[in-house]
Amino acid sequence: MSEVELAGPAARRGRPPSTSARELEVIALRLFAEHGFDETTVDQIAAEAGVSRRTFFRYFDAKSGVLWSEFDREVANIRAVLAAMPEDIAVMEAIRRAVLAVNHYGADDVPELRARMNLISTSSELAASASQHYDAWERAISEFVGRRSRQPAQSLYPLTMGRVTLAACRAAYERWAEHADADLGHYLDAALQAVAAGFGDGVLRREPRGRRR
Amino acid sequence: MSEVELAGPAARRGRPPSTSARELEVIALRLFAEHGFDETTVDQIAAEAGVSRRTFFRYFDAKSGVLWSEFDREVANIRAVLAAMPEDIAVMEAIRRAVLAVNHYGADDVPELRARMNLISTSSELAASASQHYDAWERAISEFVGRRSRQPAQSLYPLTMGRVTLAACRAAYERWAEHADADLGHYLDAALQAVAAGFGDGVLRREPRGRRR
DNA sequence: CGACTTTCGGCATCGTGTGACGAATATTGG
DNA sequence: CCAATATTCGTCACACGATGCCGAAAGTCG
Repeated sequence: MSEVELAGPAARRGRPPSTSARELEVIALRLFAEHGFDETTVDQIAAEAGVSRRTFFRYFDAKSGVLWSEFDREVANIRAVLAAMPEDIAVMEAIRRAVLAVNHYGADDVPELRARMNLISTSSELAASASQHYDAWERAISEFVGRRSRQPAQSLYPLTMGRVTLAACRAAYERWAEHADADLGHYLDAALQAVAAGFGDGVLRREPRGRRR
Repeated sequence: MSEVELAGPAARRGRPPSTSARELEVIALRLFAEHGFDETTVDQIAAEAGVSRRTFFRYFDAKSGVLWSEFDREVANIRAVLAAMPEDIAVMEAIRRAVLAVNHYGADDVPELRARMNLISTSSELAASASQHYDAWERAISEFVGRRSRQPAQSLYPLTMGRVTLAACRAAYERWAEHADADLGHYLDAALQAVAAGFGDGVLRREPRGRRR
């Protein structure tokens, strides 16, 4: 899961890797941006990295997997933040804080993140692969809610909260990705506040106004 | 979209179809239940129906599409119900009523519906294909909310409400599919009420109690 | 009958994803 | 220096989904 590359040479045995997941990720993202996701074949990505197609599938389980590695790390972070959340904070508020805490990207990461998000809506195969990774996100929330409310995570309300909070965050992500008129955290906060307010009429009036980022 | 089969013979010209979407649907559902989704090939389905694989793909655009035709019809119904909803009913309440109105299945349809739902969670490819059909559901809600709140359907709140209400309904469906201890409408109502209440602590206490159906 | 219309089958093709097996390239120990 | 071992890589083979093309099948209409 972590697989951190330490500074030391470490001198592992065996043939050294001729590429890395990160390199494949960068190459793939560039090719997807240039020619589109469906029009880019795995062979092309592998060729640019100087490896065979078979090697690509040793680094990622699917062509689409190349876009989700960072998302998966983010889910692990949310789990950790939720686990360390004080007990006296209400469930919905705890989720809101955890999501906002995790989504603090540096300015350098923003273009790549936006490129990823924009791609998802372009290809149906990509939108399809998303659900697999979203499941982990939802389960992180469901299990937290289950712990707090002392019921199984598969019960209706924990399950619903997991699904619903992810849905709200996805809406915020999408809205942010297609026009960058405000900070991502701003949209996430607005969407989650709307959920917490039960979509009352006071919330629905208008788009949240964002100071430019 | 509709393609209603009228009672009259109508005597259309050309070669008569040697099968129907419904027949393929029934055969596929049976094979999926017997051997699993991934283990069943399109060739097997086509062979049982006495047609070629090529013909199957003329009736459905994908192997998974065979499971979603009824869902797609349901989306059309929700659209119609929402369009006919009186203006003086609040947005969230209107959505709740529309969802409950559409989900009145006859007792005969229940086993097939449950079989479909259970299949979705078994195959990752199926869960993947779902997002494509869910999009139409979400858009039906988003556009309704957009009309009511006089803003584009792509704005944050209409988008969020579409995603969130679908998420709640999916949780209810899933909960219902895996143990049939209550009416489906009962779960849908409970999940949507929880959303409308903003997941307040009063809602979260316990599972909704269902009279046996 | 012949013209027309619609569905179907077979074929060929492309791309994803997976398994098997040996070759390549490194470290470790004799 | 050489063998043993470990790890990654490449090639081949294969199954399956999905799509385009074209001609054959099987009806109706005039």
